[in-house]
Amino acid sequence: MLNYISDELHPAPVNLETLAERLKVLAEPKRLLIINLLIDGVQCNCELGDALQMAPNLISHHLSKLRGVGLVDVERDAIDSRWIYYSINRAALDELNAAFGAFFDPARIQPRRLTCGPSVAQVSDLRGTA
Amino acid sequence: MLNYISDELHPAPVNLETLAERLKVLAEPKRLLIINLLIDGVQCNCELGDALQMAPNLISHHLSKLRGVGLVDVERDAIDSRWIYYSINRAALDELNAAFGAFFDPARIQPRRLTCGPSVAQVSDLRGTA
DNA sequence: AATATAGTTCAACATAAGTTGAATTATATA
DNA sequence: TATATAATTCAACTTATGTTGAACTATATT
Repeated sequence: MLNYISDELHPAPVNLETLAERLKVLAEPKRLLIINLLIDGVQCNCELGDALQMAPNLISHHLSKLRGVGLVDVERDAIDSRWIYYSINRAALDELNAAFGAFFDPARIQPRRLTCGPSVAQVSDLRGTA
Repeated sequence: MLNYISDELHPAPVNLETLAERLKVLAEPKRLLIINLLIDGVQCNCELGDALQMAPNLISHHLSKLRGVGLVDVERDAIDSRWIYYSINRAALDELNAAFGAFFDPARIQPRRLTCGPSVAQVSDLRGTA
């Protein structure tokens, strides 16, 4: 097994397994569509079903995935607890943006390191390096 | 089929299918590890193999996926074209950050819209709305 | 010209995940 | 108490994808 967390030579600013797990949940068109609706204030499950035109169990499945990474919260209706409202967890969204931005930050890009290959061999020859 | 691109009632700031496709490529621990090395200047394929301890065909497979979304460029060695150098496409990385930030922007979060459910019915009753 | 090397492509496999329909749970209403 | 409703859970299916080993391509070296 590879150690994704701490590559001593090239440490990552975030845990790559955790980031991959979260991105995997987000990497689904219908889940992005659900997120878009939740962000837009469409949080009643009945209206989600209307807007998405998807089977209720499928919506439930995708919402479960989103809840699994903490991005979505659930709340039952105060009058009739059969109804459920979903909402975006603001803190989780902030953290997601922070992690994504930290890892994919363009400022992190370093120039090419030449430690092997023919170019290095040639330079070594010129310098007389072993 | 659902129309992910333009939901007239709740338009998304980016194309959700395109975003999902890109996130899908990123949502893989080993590919994140490869990206991390490329960002850190480790671009010679020989050194990638050493650092990742993965089979060369598997590295090639993952790099192919990353190239597919334009995030990684390829360049052959000037002296010995058998060697290949991979690098992060800065413009693609910028665009990725822009798209991600636009869609997952916390400032987009709207308050709950109540257009259905028991709470709405109660309010309608109090107001005498049909 | 023959051999070695860097890297990719191909085919087969195993696993994971989205989709579907039926069954189940929990709450509210008649 | 029995029925209806909102939502979830379950099981089966299909598809997609990471992994592996072998075959292949292209370039460089002897």
